[in-house]
Amino acid sequence: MRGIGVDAIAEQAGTNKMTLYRHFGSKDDLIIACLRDVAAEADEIWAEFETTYPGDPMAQLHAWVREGADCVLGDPRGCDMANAAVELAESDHPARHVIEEFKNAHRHRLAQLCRDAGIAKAALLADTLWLLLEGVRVSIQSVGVEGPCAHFISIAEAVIAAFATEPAGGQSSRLPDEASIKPRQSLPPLPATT
Amino acid sequence: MRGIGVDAIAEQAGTNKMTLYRHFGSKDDLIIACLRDVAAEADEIWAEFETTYPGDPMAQLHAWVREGADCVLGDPRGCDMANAAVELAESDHPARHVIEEFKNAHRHRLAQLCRDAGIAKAALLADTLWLLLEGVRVSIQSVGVEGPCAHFISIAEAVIAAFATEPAGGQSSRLPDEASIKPRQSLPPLPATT
DNA sequence: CCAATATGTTACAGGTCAGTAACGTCCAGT
DNA sequence: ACTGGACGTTACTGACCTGTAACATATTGG
Repeated sequence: MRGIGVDAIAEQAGTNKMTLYRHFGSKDDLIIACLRDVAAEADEIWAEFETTYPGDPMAQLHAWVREGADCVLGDPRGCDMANAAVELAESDHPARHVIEEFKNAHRHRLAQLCRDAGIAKAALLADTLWLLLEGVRVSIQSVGVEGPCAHFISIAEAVIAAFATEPAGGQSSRLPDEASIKPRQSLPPLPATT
Repeated sequence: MRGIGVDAIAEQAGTNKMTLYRHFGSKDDLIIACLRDVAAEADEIWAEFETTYPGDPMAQLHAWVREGADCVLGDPRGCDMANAAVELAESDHPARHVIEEFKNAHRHRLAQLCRDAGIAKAALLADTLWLLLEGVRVSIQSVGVEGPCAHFISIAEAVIAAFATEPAGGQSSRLPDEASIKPRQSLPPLPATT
């Protein structure tokens, strides 16, 4: 963000600085607009899940995993939102609103998807998958695609499978309780992905 | 990185810019020295695991989880290394060497720990835990500590437990194979702007 | 064809920042 | 007490960057 100038942005956008400033009042406004654009693209992808696998939330969940892996491999720069959050850490930048809103929306959407898929501990699975993807998208910038990122699909699918085999009403579950943050609980063996 | 000046760094360090420049040839050198310092601190923590639970790699692994959670809650700024990797993305900054080296060392150390703990698919467990922690440390900057980060310990412990119950020599395992990385089918990748 | 509007161009003001220079000051070792 | 070296202070240069002003040129609708 601070590493690139408005002139460079304008040139890269095929226009010039003045025009940019006539459309966006300031660089911050421009950043916000960019992030909103990223959010809109993500919304489109979510919509695609629903239209491609209508009424099949589990298939949508798998599509989410594949999409996550693809978007990582196709773009080694990670998540624009998360990157912006890192880069704007010092100031209370207005764009942080957009980032927080987007990330929360994404997280809740994922949880809803897990819930619709009949997963008992939907929120917990959603958080696990979320953390894995966020981890992948940030790791790629420090250790590259050859690292742990290469295993994302296997890991994510295994985790989904582990949660899916949980009984819906299970009080005696070996999965950690949604509300508890206590350590030392166990998960059933992870099924394979094929 | 670009968001803070050398003057500010010097003041925060209780000295002044000139002295800083007499010790470090440039700001980049200073950044590298800082990151090396971070790496040294991390090494100390790893050493602590070994001295606190000598000969008990599983206990060390649990300590790693707790340490990860503690270091997240104690510092909402995430991982300095990963943050630097994000912020120095545009240039091929010399500090990227340090970051890559550190992250790889950490990852391999974690894998070794899992191996020593008798985990069958040690590398895979290590990558999973690694991704979870990286995810936590980057998520905290966009959704705060109240989000998925709060479940890190539960999730990590559950994953360890799942891997620990795997038979050592299991060919018939339901965990994904260490080497297998499925060829992916592609969806339109996300373009992005800054 | 002719306004009205959007875009391009150049130049500039004001600010921040990395890095340097010159000079002053403190302090330990001898 | 002297001296060499490390630290502090101030001021400066040059580069870069955001944002604006004034003016020139397209483009579009009526």
